[in-house]
Amino acid sequence: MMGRAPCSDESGLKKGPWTPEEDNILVDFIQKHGHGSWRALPKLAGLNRCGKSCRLRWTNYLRPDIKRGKFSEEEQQLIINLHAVLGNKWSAIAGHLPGRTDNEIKNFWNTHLKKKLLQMGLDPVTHQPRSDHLNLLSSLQQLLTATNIFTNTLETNALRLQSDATELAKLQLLHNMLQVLAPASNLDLLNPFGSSLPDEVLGLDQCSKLQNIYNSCSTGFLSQNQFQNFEGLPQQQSLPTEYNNPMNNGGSNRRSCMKSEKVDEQLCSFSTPLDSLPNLVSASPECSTVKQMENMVTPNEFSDPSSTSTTFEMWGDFINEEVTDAFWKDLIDQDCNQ
DNA sequence: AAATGCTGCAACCGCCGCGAA
DNA sequence: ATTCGCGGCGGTTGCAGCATT
Repeated sequence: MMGRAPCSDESGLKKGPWTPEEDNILVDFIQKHGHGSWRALPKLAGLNRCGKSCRLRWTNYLRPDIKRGKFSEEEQQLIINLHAVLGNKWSAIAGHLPGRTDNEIKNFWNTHLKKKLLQMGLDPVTHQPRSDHLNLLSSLQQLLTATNIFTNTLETNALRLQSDATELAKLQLLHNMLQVLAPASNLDLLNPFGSSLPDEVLGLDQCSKLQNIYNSCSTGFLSQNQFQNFEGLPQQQSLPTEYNNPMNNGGSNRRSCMKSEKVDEQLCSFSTPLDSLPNLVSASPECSTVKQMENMVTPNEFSDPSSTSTTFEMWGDFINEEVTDAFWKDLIDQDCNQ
């Protein structure tokens, strides 16, 4: 087994996309003689390809029983159901969809169905509701969307509301990061806002700072000195671009998506229960963040443009876009290095 | 109009299991 | 019992076409 040269190493054999002429030769040969030994086929048929390439071209594209075109809703649901049971056993899944190849199903899964599940708040691996930080981030996306809805309907308060909700989103992210990073047993569950994290527990200077910042944010008493500590946070190595926009987990870049999932797994490996801190806004998919927003901001606050959303403003004052953007990057980077 | 980024899909790669020698 | 060749599988890559800036 080991050491056998891949067919691509054989000298002079063509690689890459098939031409219509090559397709014709392959189809003609198989229709007349069957494929027999794939390894022997190209020589017999007069193709300058390796047998493996011929086999793949035939099974994935030229076979007469292949069904082409879009996947129907029924097929999509079937794939999702089968994947929940079989996992990435594409050939087994393909066995239940006549005319579809494993390669086609695999591609369709990676490009469409995976995103579809993510949008539904389901983990594409486990098919369970997502409760990890990426789901929280998608909740934040909803939150920001909600912000836009508010601004459309209430022009007089538009800019301030958007700012408030964006900053609430940041606090929510901070809060949930803490939940992921901090072991439950070492937090004061009854009075988490007043607790501090022992260094020996976290072993993460930044996590302690995070806790302090969070405590201060939550009560609106962050001092100017603490704010300056934001800027004093050590810069990690440069942030990979895929982490720059954690909201975009729909896969703006599929290579980076895979990397994010590894990070995701690492974070999930923390045994910290997510209820170790009281939720500001529930992260669970069954409890919509938008709904929470509606509950948090009373109608009166909307109807009176002169009123100030005091809670938001108090901690909103210290959150400066330019400074905290670097902080978020830093934070997520730290996350990735765990 | 050109440059850049993103998406979808065909094809490739490397590994594995099985059966024959 | 071991080796070898083959087919099959899942993961990954390359690239054309489309969208956006």
